[in-house]
Amino acid sequence: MRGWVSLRKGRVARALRLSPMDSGSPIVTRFAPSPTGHLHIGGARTALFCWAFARAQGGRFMIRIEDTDQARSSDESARGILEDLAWLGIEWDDGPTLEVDGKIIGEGSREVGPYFQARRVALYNAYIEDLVKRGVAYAAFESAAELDEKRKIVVAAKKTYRYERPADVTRGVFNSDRWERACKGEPHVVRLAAPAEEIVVRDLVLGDVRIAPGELDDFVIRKADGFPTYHFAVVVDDELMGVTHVLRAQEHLANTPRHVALQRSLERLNPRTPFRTPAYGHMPLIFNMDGTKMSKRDKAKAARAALEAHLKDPSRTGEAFAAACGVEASHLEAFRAKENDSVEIAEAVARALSIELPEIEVADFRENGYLPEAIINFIGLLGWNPGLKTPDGRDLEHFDMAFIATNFSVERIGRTNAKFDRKKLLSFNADRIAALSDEEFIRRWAAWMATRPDDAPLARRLTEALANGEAWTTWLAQALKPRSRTLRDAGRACAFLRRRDDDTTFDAAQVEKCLLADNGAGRDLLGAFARELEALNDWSPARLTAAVEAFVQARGLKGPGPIASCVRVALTGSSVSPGLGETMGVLGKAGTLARIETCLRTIG
RNA sequence: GGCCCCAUCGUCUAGCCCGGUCUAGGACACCAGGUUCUCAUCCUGGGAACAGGGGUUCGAAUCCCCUUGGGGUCACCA
Repeated sequence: MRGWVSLRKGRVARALRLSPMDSGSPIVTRFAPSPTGHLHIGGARTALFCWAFARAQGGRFMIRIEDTDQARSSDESARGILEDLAWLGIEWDDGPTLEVDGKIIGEGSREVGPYFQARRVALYNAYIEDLVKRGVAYAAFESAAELDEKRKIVVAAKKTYRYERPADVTRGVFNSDRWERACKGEPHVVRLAAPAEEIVVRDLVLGDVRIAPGELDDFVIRKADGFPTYHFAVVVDDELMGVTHVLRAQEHLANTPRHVALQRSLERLNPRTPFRTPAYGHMPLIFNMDGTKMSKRDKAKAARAALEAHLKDPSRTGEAFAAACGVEASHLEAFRAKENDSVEIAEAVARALSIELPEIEVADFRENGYLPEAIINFIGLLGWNPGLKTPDGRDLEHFDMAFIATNFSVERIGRTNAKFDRKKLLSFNADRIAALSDEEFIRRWAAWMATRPDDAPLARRLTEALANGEAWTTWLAQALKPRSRTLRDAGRACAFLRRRDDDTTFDAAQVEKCLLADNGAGRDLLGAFARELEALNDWSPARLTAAVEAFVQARGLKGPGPIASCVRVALTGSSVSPGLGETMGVLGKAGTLARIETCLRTIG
């Protein structure tokens, strides 16, 4: 008894169960996205864990594109997903090839492709036919609408709807009448004649999950359009592609009995061998902080809320706003009425209102200036934990992909759903930025800016300066790193860099307070300081900071505050900037003096 | 509603499998101090959790049961 209990729940027992299939051959995991949009952050975690498990076990990691939904799948989406994975550093051994920076990912394929399911339809059909001929599947002719109707009635009566097997169908007996009708072109689907037995899913994370006989109904395995359903394609492909371990989100747990039932019903064609059941591991789900599902609809929701608040002002109209953000008025109306959750409209609204939409997909995080290693580290901690301590006794929670690749273990996957805490991600990102070398920081920041039209000029300037070994890039990096939780923040922290030396706009309150008050004491100080600077030739932050201190000393000021704020407003027009030494260093001697000159002239 | 899964600070979690070392540890967030030319960074400190109830046991966060709560799933989507 006790032994059984520990077998069910214990981590040791779970570990023992790791290789139920060919224990000698290397394991194979796969990530199988459907190309209907961008890579979701949750999908990224699934991919990471599958990748890590394969790496830790010395196995192979495969990508398969599940594009059996003709209406929603697209090649652009598939490509985007592969690019996002590559950007994160999750590289696959088998799967579609992708060229990134001259490097080809997925090339060392085992040749179990094609890796796009839409190209495997003939294969699925062969298995469908075999199933039908063996009486394990059958053609069904009810229309979707007809079934929908029935389902509605049953659900309204608070009963569980199950498809009822037609009276003329018996599992194990080939129904040739139905098959002939189907072959003659009558619209139909193919359903599995589900076995009436208990199904036990041995889950690596959750333990055994038992499903009573009769819980499974005769689900569809081939749709009317001739494409297999997800369930069918997954099972056939996992077998044919040699997948040994399936790690996926817990939302699939309830599907697993179907997959097991399918595996028991299918046989490989020639030579005929039974399908195997891979080891399953279902991972906890990721939610928003408020407990709702993380979904691209969140973007529409956020945009809509901001839009409604904006339009509360009676002087503003939806039509005018639509024109302002370049969206057709009728489309915007539909969006407001929640008739659609268009991401495009949400983004247009966000731009017009200059609000930020929640990041949901990997691409969102990338655009907002997150580093892939920060994302990897953070999602690696969602539902998994290495369980190690740092030398000073803290939990080890900062690690990279190499660490995950060697330390990942399925026993340490948690069972509890997690909430996605953006604040903590931000903190991780800040840590990563701070840890970058000065040169690496500039390089990556410039690369990020290069893709953004407004930032591209600065990106070019930085890249050039870096190549020329100009010291100010180092000073800039040092000034910006502690002020940047994201790469986007870096641009905000150095707004003064884009300012022209002859720009005459200065924060009025600041000018009054620092420069003009007390009969222009600050202004006089600033002029005097500028004359000191003119004599200075070593224009490094350290030397400049020393110059400020010397000036304070010489003048007998009680601290650097007064002169610093004068210089700051002259250089940046504002009351906020990085340290003065760094700011002046980055601006250069000519720029610094020119700006002070402009300021003095402007305020008179 | 049926079936299934889950349950430690606000959040991510360590501890649970092999009960005592747990007056439950860390991180993020928050609060309070400190360093500082502004803004940040940084440093120090603080509050903050075993959902509830029954068992088992000398002893339970750890094992069992129930309740409650949360979640997933019930498509010709994946």
